[in-house]
Amino acid sequence: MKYSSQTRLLVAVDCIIFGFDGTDYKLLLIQRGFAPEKEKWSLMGGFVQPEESLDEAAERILKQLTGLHDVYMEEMQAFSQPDRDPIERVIAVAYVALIDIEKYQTQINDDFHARWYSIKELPNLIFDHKKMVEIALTKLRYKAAFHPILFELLPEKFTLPQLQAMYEGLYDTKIDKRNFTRKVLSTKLLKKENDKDKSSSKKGAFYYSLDEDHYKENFTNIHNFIPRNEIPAGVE
Amino acid sequence: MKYSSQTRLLVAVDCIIFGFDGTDYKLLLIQRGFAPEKEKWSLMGGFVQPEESLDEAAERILKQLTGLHDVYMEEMQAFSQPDRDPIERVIAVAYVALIDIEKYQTQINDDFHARWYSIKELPNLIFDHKKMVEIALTKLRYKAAFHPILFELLPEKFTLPQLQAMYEGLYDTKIDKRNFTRKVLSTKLLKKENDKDKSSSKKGAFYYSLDEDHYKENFTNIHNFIPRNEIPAGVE
DNA sequence: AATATTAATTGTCTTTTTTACACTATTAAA
DNA sequence: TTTAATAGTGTAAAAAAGACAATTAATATT
Repeated sequence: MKYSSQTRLLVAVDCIIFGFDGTDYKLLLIQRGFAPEKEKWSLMGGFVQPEESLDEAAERILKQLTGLHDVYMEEMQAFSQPDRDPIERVIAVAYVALIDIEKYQTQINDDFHARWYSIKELPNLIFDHKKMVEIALTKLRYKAAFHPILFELLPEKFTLPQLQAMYEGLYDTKIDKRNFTRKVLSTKLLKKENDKDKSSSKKGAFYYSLDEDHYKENFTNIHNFIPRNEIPAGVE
Repeated sequence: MKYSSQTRLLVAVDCIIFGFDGTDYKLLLIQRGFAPEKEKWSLMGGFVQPEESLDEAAERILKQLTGLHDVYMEEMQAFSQPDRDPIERVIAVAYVALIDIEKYQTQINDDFHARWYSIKELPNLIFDHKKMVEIALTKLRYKAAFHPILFELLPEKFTLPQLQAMYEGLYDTKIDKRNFTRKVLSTKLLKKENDKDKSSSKKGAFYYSLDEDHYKENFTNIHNFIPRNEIPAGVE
């Protein structure tokens, strides 16, 4: 017994993979090796297979490109304009992933001609991928204002100046150091380490790391990482 | 030229339609007239047609059931476990709609044996529809804490006590009248009308209505409708 | 050895926002 | 006119957020 009278459609997953290099937000793009739009830049995507869920498809695709699993990733939105792919109708479900750029394993992705692009200097992207990225950034700004997700972009140990630069980069604003530090430490999400990062100053900045237990318990709580007047309008 | 080697899948849209009757939150459900699960209760759904987007499919389906269009509705999440429908694999994209229960046009839906159920007394639902509703409620609680979406559940003119009851119902809590009134009026989203609703008290409560211009402009802004300690954890 | 340089670290006061809390006003019904 | 039932309103205390700049630590330079 089947729903025999109904039309079946191609369903794909596209991964919007963000990284942060200490200064800029980056997007991991691939150069398509196949038509249509061969050699144009694109998000990494793939068709959903008969026996896998969308989440599984997204994980498979992220693994293919980056070698990484257990990465922060969530469903963002479906893109379903019938003509969005000129070859044939494909419904794409966009996923957003945040990864520590240093964990990215370049050897695995060589097949895909992948490259990190600064989000300020994106190349032209195929289909509606530009729109996907814009929406992803808007949603990221919104969510990161209240939830500690940006930590996923940093290595295990990071300094407060690095953390602040990451927030300042996303919202393109300057935040007062003292107020920022107070807010962040008041969340109790961070543990101070004993060593310092001396790569960017003579004095050196103490490393911090996530207090994993506290982090998981409080992840869904509402925090307030950026000043009120920088909080972006929501999406939709 | 087609993506000929790929498997195509059925894609459906399911509508989670919320209403509020002054006391309780309601969900509009239909009694399925066809197998599988004939006569069981279900969300209203339908397959995505070849020439329509998911948004269009959701609107079509909502219109079929309720006679309403131009309704607040947004994509929530995809449900894609391969075995979620026992007949055949179907990827469902869940949409959440908020409607003024009084606008619901009963004559149109008679085909579907539709009924409003209090969310406190839901019947068993088919497939994973129960899960969809739970997630929808969690997300609604989260979003409504910061954005003025619940107004979509009320008629054009409503009173402050009605409004407060609606918030108290969603978060299952009591809110101080004075603080609630101050917060709500400080958003500038409301216009005070000159007449009163006397149906629930002798004194009567003044009607208010949305200041449409202000509402649209400020819709995506962050507001704060409920006390801090009632703000729910986010979803995910 | 002293000094210069560079970025990290730290505290206080003011303003704004939120919360806690209880009496008066209005009108229909008895 | 009394009663009953819900609507409407203000203030003070607490908490959170914002504005603001001097000191510290370590290295590099002279």
